[in-house]
Amino acid sequence: MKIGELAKRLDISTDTLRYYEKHGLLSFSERSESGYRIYSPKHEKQMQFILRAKAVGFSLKEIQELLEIKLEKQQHSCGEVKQLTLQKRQTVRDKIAELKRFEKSLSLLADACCGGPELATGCSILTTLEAADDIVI
Amino acid sequence: MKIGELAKRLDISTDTLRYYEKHGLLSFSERSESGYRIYSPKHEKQMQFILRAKAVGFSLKEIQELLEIKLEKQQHSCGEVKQLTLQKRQTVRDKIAELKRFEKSLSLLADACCGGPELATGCSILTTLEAADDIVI
DNA sequence: GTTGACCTTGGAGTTTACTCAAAGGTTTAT
DNA sequence: ATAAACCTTTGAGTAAACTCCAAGGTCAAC
Ligand SMILES: [Zn+2]
Ligand SMILES: [Zn+2]
Ligand SMILES: [Zn+2]
Ligand SMILES: [Zn+2]
Repeated sequence: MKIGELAKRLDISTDTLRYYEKHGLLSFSERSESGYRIYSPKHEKQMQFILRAKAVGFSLKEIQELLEIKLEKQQHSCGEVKQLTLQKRQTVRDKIAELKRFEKSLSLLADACCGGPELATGCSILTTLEAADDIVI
Repeated sequence: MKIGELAKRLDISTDTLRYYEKHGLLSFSERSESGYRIYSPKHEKQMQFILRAKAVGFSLKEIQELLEIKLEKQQHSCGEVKQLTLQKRQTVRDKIAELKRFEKSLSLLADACCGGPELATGCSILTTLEAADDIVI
């Protein structure tokens, strides 16, 4: 399987596949006589692992750690894997909390504004951002 | 007021102040004979607007739009301001939704893993990422 | 045998919001 | 008068994950 076919099967770009290889996520493939990358089903499996890990929120750097553990399972414990997962969940939760604060502030701002065709001179959103220490945050 | 004092009052760096000026967020200040930036209370007010807008989640680019409206309030309507706010809230909500999907997937993965000192050969997190089409997402 | 689709590499560009460094000029305090 | 603390500019670097481009080599079809 050449790179174009694998990319199509995974619904990603060939650039992405080369990028992952360059950054140590996808192990090197064989090359044809003319230098083309030739992929095996193992490569496709590995890519599916990567894409699933991405789908649950892991960054490429974190996926690298998971792959290292996966490749030498004998040297690592369940506890390590779970810790990576829990750490990730915590950063996700922190981001959610921050975004929820944003959402709340934006809702307060929007609710206080009539949103009509009046001139923005008296817009409560602008005046709040100019001066309020109470509503915001 | 020179840049160092304003930075200290706002609890940001002088680099940030110069960066905002360069990117059109903070209007140009007067200069002393020797070329130092001299800021007035108006500049401090404008920075407070910017920092409040940042605190509710607006990006610098979005803050630029808000500032444009603010500077020519006569040419703009409440509706425009509210629309910017509602648009921003929607992107925030979309991000929250994505992160919540991540959180849920990560919780499912973590809950299924014993997290003990056993070898990672049978770790359910790894096997799920290798093959599952059911739990994940 | 030549078009067109595919592959290669290296390197640059994108986005966001800074942050740091170098090399130098100015002000203030002692 | 000199050291410390400030200020200036330009330009480069950071993170994250690609994406695009140029210049060229290869392969399959008609
Ligand atoms: Zn209104
Ligand atoms: Zn309004
Ligand atoms: Zn276990
Ligand atoms: Zn486990």
